[in-house]
Amino acid sequence: MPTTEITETITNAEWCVMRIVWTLGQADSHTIIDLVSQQHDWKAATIKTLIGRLVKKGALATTKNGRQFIYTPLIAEQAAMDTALAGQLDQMCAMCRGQAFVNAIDQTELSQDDIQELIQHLQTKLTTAPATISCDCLPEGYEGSC
Amino acid sequence: MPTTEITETITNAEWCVMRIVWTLGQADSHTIIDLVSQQHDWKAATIKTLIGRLVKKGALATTKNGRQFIYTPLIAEQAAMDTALAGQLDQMCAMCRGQAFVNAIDQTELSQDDIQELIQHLQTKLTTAPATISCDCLPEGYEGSC
DNA sequence: AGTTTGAGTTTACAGATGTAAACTTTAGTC
DNA sequence: GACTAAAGTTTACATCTGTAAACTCAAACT
Repeated sequence: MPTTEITETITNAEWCVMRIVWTLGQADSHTIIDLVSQQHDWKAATIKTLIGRLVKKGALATTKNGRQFIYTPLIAEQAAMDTALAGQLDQMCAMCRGQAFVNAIDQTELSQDDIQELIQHLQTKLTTAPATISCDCLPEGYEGSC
Repeated sequence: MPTTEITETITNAEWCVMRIVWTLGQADSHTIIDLVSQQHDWKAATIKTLIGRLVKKGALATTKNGRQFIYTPLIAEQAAMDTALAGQLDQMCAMCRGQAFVNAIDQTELSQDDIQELIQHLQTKLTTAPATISCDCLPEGYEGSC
């Protein structure tokens, strides 16, 4: 299971490549190019560039196999998702995050199990939750609320 | 209440400026520069650039007031947050989004009211939720799962 | 009225990102 | 062993971002 930390961020275009490799577990470039180009109108050269950047960033490992490489993920998909989501949330007013979750969840298809797990976690979280969260958009010492 | 749609995205640095204006409701550049530079080690010139870009993008409106402008948001904060979050989620495997929510919620401070509203929504959502969500990382016709 | 000063505008520039062609190398093929 | 074709590498280039200096212009002060 990949657990390596990565400092550099994975860009939107790179995510598309990573998702293929994450899903397949491993893949050669031919497979990646084949699958990605069915989802996006990108030339093979473009996808090669993305693969190259992901290797350089330490997101994909290579294993030589004859004349080509097998690529495998060096970072875990869930960890990458969590980091990306957390980064997005950090950007936003702490006070408004709850509503953002409500709206995001409303717009997202979730399985029964996912929903039950979420309810579970929320019920636990409720026992220690503060009554209110303050807006943190202004510098220390200023009071504000969105 | 600002409701304008915006096509261009607001960048990370621009978010910092928007949050000030959203929170204050309106502000002149002096105030924005003052507050933002208490949060980030940016020169006034940098913040001016960000303000200018936000005006050009249609995220901030200007009202002349003597020798300066009053800036007001043209887009709603919650809408911007929802769009940003949705964009991030769209990038991620549909099958894994539930777990991403679980982890994000675990890491986020939420108020009792927020949590209760989330539970409420989730309980409603549960009544129509599918048993499972499929991985959508591969092109049509391929089956995969992360 | 002339000068100062601060608000806003223009220009700058490096690095990241999306997009891709051109080139090099080498494993297979004949 | 020479050739070919595909894999990977280099180079390219426009746009976006982060970061900021320089410049312009008019409001406010003297």
